[in-house]
Amino acid sequence: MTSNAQQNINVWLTQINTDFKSAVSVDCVIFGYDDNALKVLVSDCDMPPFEHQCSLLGDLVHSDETTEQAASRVLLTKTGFENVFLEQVQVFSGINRHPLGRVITVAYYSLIKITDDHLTHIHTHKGLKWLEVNKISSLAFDHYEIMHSSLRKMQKEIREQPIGFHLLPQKFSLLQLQRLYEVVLNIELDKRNFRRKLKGLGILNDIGEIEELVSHRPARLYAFDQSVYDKKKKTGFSFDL
Amino acid sequence: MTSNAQQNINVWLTQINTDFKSAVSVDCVIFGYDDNALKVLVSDCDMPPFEHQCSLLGDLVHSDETTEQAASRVLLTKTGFENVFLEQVQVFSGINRHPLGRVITVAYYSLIKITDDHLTHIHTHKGLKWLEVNKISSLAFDHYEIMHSSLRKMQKEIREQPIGFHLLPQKFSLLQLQRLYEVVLNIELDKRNFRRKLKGLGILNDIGEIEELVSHRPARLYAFDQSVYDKKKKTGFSFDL
DNA sequence: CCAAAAGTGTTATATTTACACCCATGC
DNA sequence: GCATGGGTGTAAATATAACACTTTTGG
Repeated sequence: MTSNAQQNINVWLTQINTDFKSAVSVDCVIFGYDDNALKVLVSDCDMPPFEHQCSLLGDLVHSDETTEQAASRVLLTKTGFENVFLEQVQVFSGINRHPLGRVITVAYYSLIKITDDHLTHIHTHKGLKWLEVNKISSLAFDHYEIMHSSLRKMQKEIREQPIGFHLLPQKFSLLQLQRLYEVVLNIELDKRNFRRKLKGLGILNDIGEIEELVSHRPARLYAFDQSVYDKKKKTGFSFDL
Repeated sequence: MTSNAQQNINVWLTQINTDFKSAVSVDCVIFGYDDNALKVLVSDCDMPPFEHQCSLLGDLVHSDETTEQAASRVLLTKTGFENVFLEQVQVFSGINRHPLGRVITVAYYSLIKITDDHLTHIHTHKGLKWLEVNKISSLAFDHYEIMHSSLRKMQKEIREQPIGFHLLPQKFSLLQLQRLYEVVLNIELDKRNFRRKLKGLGILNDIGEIEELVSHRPARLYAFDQSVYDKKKKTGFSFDL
């Protein structure tokens, strides 16, 4: 090694360990679908000057974990969910985005089956609540911007990959699926065209069951078949709604 | 404010300022197109154990700049380029990705007109060089992975947005444009269909000039019209190759 | 028998693909 | 005159969009 190279390394070492450090956090935009509406899980914020607003769920990244692991940890510890769909959105690094000092944050979004599990009741007493996405007008910090960017990214990806199923129960009717896309994308879809298209993709299993407790003709129930999708994808097939 | 809230804030303050800090860097995947090949600008690496490899251009993020500003600064100071197309890719946060300590990095990719300016000669003596993307088999640190993820993202975005023009001179022939897409996407395109489609989009201006110094019938030259594209985009038009 | 959603086909239109020859220029 | 890329149109296949009625169930 040249002494010049050694010098460079010393500069780096100094910088890495002192001058140029920053706090790094993750913020999770947790989407859920319920009651024909797209919702985001938020918590009451107790940090001035945002005491009366809600914030996304997040935490600082620890030294022994990746940002993805940090996001998974936030999800697990604050909501009890494990192995949920999680996707990196982007970094937000505005210099004054956090009132307590410089915090660079990495945004993730995840898709949750609200109705599953216990989420709804268990966590309301921790200051957590589901807000309808299109009724949110502001959030603490730059979290509105983060939420909005995440929404945009999710809207794009839900058309290109079969991830919408994460928002539905395992068994669902075709109308439920259609309504999901209509609500998330804020569009209207033609019933017959939608059904033809989805059935044509060949990634739904008719599980031979029907709706129960409905006061009209019960619909057939389907389930998304991940393994068939994985196989098809390898052969150049692409989901595209 | 409750004392509980105050306590939380104190914990945060401590964590932000001490325990949970990390060095944050940016790494730039600078794509250029020349000689019918897609290239990436890299520099010789002098840091063990990567002394004989090349690395992407990057630097630590300063306390008074966003990651985007840091990426722009890297581009300007190391290559002399200003106002180039720059797009965030994603964060790479593997715990041991850097030999000198924990460094979380934000990857950006940019698209450069190689032939423009002086880049080719001016910067070769700084240890910079253009490598053909598909001849690269390894890079220092996790830079190969970063380059590869950036390439994938760029390949996707070049089909969805009119950004390929950043890789070409201001004036170009339709064949040049076609070859660009063929090389970048690693596909073959039909000449007539390609021309019909591109002309049909209405975002190219025939500038009334023709190629010079070619030993065959000279091609018409076109220029991308950003302002027409911006107008069309507002009315729901979408570029899609 | 009424309300509510389930389920089903056809036609028109737009988009995509495949494909082959003559033209203009420099040497 | 020949080599090189420039430039052009049509037909078939595929994908998308628009649209209305009958069926089944619970109450």
